[in-house]
Amino acid sequence: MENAAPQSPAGLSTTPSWLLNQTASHATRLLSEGFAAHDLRGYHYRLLATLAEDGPASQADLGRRCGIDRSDVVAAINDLAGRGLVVRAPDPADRRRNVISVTAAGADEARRMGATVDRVQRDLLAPLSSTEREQLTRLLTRLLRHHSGR
Amino acid sequence: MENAAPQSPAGLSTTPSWLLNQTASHATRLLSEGFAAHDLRGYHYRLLATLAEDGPASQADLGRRCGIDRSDVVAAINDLAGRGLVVRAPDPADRRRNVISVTAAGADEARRMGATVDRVQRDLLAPLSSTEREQLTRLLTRLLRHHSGR
DNA sequence: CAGTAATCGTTGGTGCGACCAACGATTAGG
DNA sequence: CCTAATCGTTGGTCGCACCAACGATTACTG
Repeated sequence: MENAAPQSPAGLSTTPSWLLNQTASHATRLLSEGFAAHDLRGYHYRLLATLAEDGPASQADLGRRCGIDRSDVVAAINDLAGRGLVVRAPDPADRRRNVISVTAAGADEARRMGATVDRVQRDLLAPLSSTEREQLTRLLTRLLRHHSGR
Repeated sequence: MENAAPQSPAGLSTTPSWLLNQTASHATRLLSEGFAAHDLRGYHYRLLATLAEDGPASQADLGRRCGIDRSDVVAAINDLAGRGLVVRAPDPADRRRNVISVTAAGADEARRMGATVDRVQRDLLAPLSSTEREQLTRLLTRLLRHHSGR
């Protein structure tokens, strides 16, 4: 009785979560292709960009800000450090922590990847006007705010 | 020179692809939790819902309509058939194909999962007005249309 | 101040979704 | 007719998200 109409229009293809996942899937694919040229992946970019922007941070902080699990941060930072894009140093003020900082090469790479990301955004949002892009960004931001720690 | 402004406002958190992926991630998590109660996953629902809605189809067709790889369709249909939710029968008109049909139990499960999905949509879009929900759906639909086979 | 709780980095593992290559069987098209 | 395309299937790979547990360290609290 009470659930006759909900999905009546035309199932699946109009379900918001479906649309969200599919478009995100396309976005991820485009991003991956872009990142492949740098031989890095999404996690690396998130960390590098956050570091380049907000300055040095501990791994746990990075994880929280990037939405990456602590354990995954370890591996990604290992990769970045192995390439000389970041430096991992023990925090003298708290010996539990490591302080991660970008190197000059890391900042360069962050800038280059940023350009790649910008290009992908343009491809992704190609069919939308700039007003619509802002609308989309606004709506998604509100959803995100609501669904995690404000 | 030309790439000074693009990501200047506040990196990452305003990048559409980031917003898209994060919200989709939340949606996926909510959906997974919902599906867990049915002991099924996303692939199963997509296939079941499509079958229940559009009627019997070949595995390849299902894959195309659901955005699932042929090889993954095999495994998912195995699961569904093993539970008696669908039936896999050779197509007499084309011996390469299998015709997949929902059983009565499958239709029931599809309906129940549909209710779960509807509930998740409400949770997901809770902070948006119905006008905004339509906006979001419209924008995502256009992006999706543009980015795959029209 | 002592003892418990919390945090940090790390290791190792899980699950899901997306994708790719190759195969034999079958069908369609030139 | 024969080559190309399609289908189902097997058996992988990869990226992202997540969880449990550990020793080491720090913070909290009684």
